[in-house]
Amino acid sequence: MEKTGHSRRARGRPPGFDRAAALERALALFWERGYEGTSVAELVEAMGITPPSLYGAFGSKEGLYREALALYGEGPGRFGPRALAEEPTARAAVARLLREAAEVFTDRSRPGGCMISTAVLSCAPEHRAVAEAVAGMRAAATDALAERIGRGIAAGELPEGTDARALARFYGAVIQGMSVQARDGADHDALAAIARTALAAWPSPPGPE
Amino acid sequence: MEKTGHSRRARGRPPGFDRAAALERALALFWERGYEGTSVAELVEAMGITPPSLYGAFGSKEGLYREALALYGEGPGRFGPRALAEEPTARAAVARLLREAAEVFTDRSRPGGCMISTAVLSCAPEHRAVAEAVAGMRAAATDALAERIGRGIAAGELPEGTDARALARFYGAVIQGMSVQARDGADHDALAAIARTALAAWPSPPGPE
DNA sequence: CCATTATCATAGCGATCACTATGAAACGTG
DNA sequence: CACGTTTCATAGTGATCGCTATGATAATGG
Repeated sequence: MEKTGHSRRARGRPPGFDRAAALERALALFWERGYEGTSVAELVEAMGITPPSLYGAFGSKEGLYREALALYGEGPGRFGPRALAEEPTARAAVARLLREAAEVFTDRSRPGGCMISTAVLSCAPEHRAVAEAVAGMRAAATDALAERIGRGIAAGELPEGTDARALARFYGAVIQGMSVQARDGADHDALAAIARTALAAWPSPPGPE
Repeated sequence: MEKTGHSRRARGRPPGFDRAAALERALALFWERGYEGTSVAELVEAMGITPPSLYGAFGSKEGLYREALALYGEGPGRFGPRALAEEPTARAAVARLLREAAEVFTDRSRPGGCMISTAVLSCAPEHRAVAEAVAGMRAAATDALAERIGRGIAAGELPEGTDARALARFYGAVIQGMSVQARDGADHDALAAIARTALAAWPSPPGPE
């Protein structure tokens, strides 16, 4: 038996920068300029580190981008899963999803729009893997939305024949369009109005007939 | 008086390539890969010309991209203005706009989605002028849609208080979202279903009350 | 103290970026 | 034919791309 003794400090020279803080800087830059529009030189400048530190900590530009995407999902993008999980009905969940998207997408303390909804929609062939990773996150978001709507249908909140996946694609499209317009400079009220109009397309509840 | 005589042929050596055809090849490549994702080397390869010919005919990569955007507007993107101009009512115009967008965005003979709706949403700072040019085309499209809806309101097709610009932004967002999903591989039926759902949000006509 | 380990800064790798200088080739004109 | 004009192909410009080799520096373990 040996004492595994997690030493209080690691062995060699300790890191000279805050990894989490550096990743947040990278997230902001990627969010603003996109994957292809952000260079490693700009990243290291914004993160306050040197290239060897970046590659030591994140492996590659692509690895850093993927970690930034994950951090987005746990931070600014968290409102989505929360809305789907915490509201009592599918309609309330979608209403909150749209309402909060209008807020997050126009938060002045951050880049405009959504980092996932409208990222890497076209790119050089050598970046296809990155594009597919982001597209996969969009698909996962639509799946989660369809699942929530499906539960609403099962609960009798919506007409029986309602197509959960189709409705999820519609509201996904609205959110993606809101992200486009936020990137084009639309303000909160413009996006909130889009959200309200989209809700008018919500299927009528089954009549008591 | 001198004969201005437009000579049948230009003076020097005649061009060895079809400018219009080369531009179409460039359009397809830009559409598929985006502005930053397309290199001049790939462009000259696809266009079947050499770099000096490209720069002689189009000035720069940016100039070529701007001409490609214009060609898109006169070709695949022509369905938008046509729908707004040719339909008798605002609702019919929007319905056709959405229906044809679903077709064009999933035309298998072309890249997916819209070249304007979802292009250059983020980029390096040195390409800001290009991004603004595309954003300007999105704004112009929304303006045209708002104008058509406004005429519908004036014609009594919609409730008096209807906000034409807000409604235009909503349907613009739907089209942008359809473009995102087309780029992600959505098929025609999926987009057509989004279009149909969006039409359900069309304001009810003013009752005779 | 020395040895080990890990991170740091400097400098620069080959490849590609958008773009162009140079001169030969292909046309109308004299 | 030679001339002026324009386009062509070759080759390469400096700059930047993502990434890394090298060696100094700073910590722990003995």
